[in-house]
Amino acid sequence: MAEGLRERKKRETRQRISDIATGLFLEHGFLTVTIADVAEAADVSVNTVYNYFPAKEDLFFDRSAGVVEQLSRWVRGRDEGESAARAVLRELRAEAEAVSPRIGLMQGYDRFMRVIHEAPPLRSRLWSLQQEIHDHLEATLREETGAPDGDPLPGLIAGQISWIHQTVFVTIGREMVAGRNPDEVSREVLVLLDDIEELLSEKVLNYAVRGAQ
Amino acid sequence: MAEGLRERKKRETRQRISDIATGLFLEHGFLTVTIADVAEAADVSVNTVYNYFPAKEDLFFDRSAGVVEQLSRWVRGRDEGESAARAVLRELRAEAEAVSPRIGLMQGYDRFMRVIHEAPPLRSRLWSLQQEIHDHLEATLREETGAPDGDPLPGLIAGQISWIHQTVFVTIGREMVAGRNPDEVSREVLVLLDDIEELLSEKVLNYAVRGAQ
DNA sequence: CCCAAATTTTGCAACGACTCCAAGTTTTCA
DNA sequence: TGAAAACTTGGAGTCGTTGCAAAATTTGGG
Repeated sequence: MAEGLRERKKRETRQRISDIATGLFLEHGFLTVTIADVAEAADVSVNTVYNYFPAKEDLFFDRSAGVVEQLSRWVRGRDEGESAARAVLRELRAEAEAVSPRIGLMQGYDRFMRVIHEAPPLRSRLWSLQQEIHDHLEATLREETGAPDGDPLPGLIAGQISWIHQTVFVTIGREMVAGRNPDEVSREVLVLLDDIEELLSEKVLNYAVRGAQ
Repeated sequence: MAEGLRERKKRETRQRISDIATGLFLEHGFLTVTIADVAEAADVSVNTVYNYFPAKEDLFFDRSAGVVEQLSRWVRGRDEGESAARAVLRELRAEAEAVSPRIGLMQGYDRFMRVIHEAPPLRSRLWSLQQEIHDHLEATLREETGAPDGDPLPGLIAGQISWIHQTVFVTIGREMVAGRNPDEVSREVLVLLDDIEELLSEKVLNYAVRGAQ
């Protein structure tokens, strides 16, 4: 059962369009490649591309599913006695130590970042993504702490934690574009995380401790 | 002598286009008003509009000159013995207490914010502005502290200070859109600034103290 | 006052993202 | 097998934006 022919074809077509588009973008840049180019290369009509992807940017960011909920997941998964911020720091350190491609520590990520850098619509999309991450995290913190409705703290803490996340990603992007290799950047990010932790107040580092209260 | 006929006309034309555009946007929304509408209302050709404004968003944000350097100015103007962050907090408190239109504490600001809220290109522009503010501030902090090139601290502190600024503006925007009046929001912002200050570490609050070292 | 140079305004054509709609084509399922 | 449902396509159109060459306007000098 599971899926019929129609659904499989849809999935395959969508994937093919996305793959081909990403390839073209990485090779020639986001702005120079037109939707018509993508459609032709994928052997579908322009309208079919729009059928699967609401906007050109979605062709590029198709792979970034689940990234919006990432911070919230980390916070929800914090250990007993661990705060929200410390959980995020721990997870980021783990990703950095593992030289994880999930945070961009991989060969070729510089190409990816360069494409984004020179295309304003893609940068916009990233900002929009960060906004979503922040809002999602704020909602999660509200749930986890049961803070009353007018309480500004969940929003402020979400701001601080999003800032950590954002700073790490911007740094990785910058260093990878600068031509450093993943292992170097990994070590650098670990140092950065220490610097960041030292800059945070105890109030931030001890917010939403699991088991407290 | 100053300016001839030509220069005056240019200034006037530019201003007229900007005013008319802003009026139309406030009344009908950014997306529904076309450049052609603006051109017609201002009695010039579409090309003339593009002659003065590189993009449609520039018609809306024309009034926001000097906003990019604002934080840097505040930091450069900090008192003897005062840190960068404390100077910004002080200036923001002063603006809030004065119920200053410069931070949106005025009748009609809700209309303005609503137009931005429902137009993705305008929100993008705001993010782009924030980025500029951050980068400008980071450069200023580097200059003011004489930090060595590889030092990540100016960037991190700039991130924290930009976050303060951003949080205050987002809050004002949200509350004004919610229909609160400027005086109410003013008081609320003063409370918010206290909350924010309590969340910042001593390291942030004591960075770039004038006169120290 | 008049003319040539510099500058601004304008019209026109074109490109690309995106939308809407109606007419095919394919897949499903009874 | 045959009609309904879902997907694809072509075509026309809107809007932001750019490029170019032809007016129209302003300036400065004679």
